[in-house]
Amino acid sequence: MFTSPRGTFDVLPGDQPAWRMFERRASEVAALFGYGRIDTPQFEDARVFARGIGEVTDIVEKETYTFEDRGGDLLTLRPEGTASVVRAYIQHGMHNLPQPVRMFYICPIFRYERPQSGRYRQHHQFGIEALGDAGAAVDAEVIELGWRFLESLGLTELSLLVNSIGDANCRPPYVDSLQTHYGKHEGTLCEDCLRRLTRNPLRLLDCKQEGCQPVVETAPHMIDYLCGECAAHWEEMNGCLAAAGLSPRIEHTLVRGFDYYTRTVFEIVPPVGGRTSTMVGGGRYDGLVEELDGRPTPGMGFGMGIERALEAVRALGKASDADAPPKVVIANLGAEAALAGIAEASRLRSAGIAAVLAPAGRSLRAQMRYASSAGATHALIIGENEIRAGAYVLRRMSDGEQREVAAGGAAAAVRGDG
RNA sequence: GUGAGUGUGGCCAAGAGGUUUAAGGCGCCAGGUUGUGGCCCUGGAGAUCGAGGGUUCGAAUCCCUUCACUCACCCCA
Repeated sequence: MFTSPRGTFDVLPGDQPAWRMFERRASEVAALFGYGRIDTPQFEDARVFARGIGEVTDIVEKETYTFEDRGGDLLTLRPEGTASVVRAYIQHGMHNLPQPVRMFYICPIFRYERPQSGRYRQHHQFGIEALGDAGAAVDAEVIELGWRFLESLGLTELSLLVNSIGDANCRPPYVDSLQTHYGKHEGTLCEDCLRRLTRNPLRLLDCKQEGCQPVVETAPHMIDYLCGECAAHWEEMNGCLAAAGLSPRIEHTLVRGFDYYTRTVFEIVPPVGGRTSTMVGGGRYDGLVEELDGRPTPGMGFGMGIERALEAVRALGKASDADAPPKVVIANLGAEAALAGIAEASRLRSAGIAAVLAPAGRSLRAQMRYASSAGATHALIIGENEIRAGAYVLRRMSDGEQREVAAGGAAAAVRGDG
């Protein structure tokens, strides 16, 4: 038997309401903040991600779906959202639009990893990007949008973590002192940290090995090393967050997996699971546009894992959802009635009411059972008697109340029930 | 890539070498007096017990291999 590829899943009809709710809310909140939707292709020239995310990151090195197409072009399935949006910004000359350009996206993301809970090979993200404004207010705006959106989903037991990782001026000196600090404790470090020490020093900070924790705790803090401009930006950003009514926790060990981040980085994490189940992650990326051959343009954004957010919503047990919309199941007995049923179904649908024919050839009892389990609000019964009389029986499922309706009269009667 | 656990009808799941022609529940289909649902009752369909090989008179049950899934690490949403 064929099954969905490893790490992927089907969103079945029964799951759709939650997904549609998410999309609708995300679009609404984005619109409230002035963000317009953008859709980009599922794959890009492999170099878009290699240069954007960084050649030596895990994501590019071992987690991308990269393939050569029949024309010999090297393509990569989108492993994150930002690089594609930046590519589109450059390609379409969006620097000629009023800055910043505010955009959001909802799309699948592909990463070749071993799946586990909350981690898939194809997952989906809601993300936003604000391009062309270096001001700290934009940082706070992006963070607030993410927070408000989760709030609107009922997810209030979350933590907002922020940090600054400086820029090309102040990060190198910090990395130096970090390496010096770790160098003193080389004997107690785990294998991974020994590797990170030279390869990806910032990553040392989020090692989870117990033995490394004392070293992490005594490590220098990036925000103490910020250059004048970065420090000012950091201060201003925190002021803006406070003005927005948010109370972030400064997390000195917060770094991110993409090379393109500068200054502000942030995550929104659930109360349990912590940073291994990050729901939202993002930050500022003032060098990315240039990296992709655009003119120097600052940017700020985040990506939100839809599966993780929906899982958290599900865990809340808030079934929600308003009254079911009207739905008429048409029970029909006999060939003539079946044809009349088709005509009635068409009229109902034209009137904007869902109409489904019960399986023909079954007993009325079976057809009514079907109506009930299919979630019908009404059953329209068409049998030989009704055909003769020229009037059908409309039954309200909630209380069994029945009345006669003329051909074509069902829609008005259903509407009348509210 | 590393480590651990689990694979029995669509779903949940008994069984642990021989009354198994593999329980039970959910779901599905049918019927419960002549054309009416949700509860209840009865019946029915549906499984080469993940796959391949081996041990044995005999394997869902033991051994090997393999695949898949789950969880954790790495990393990330």
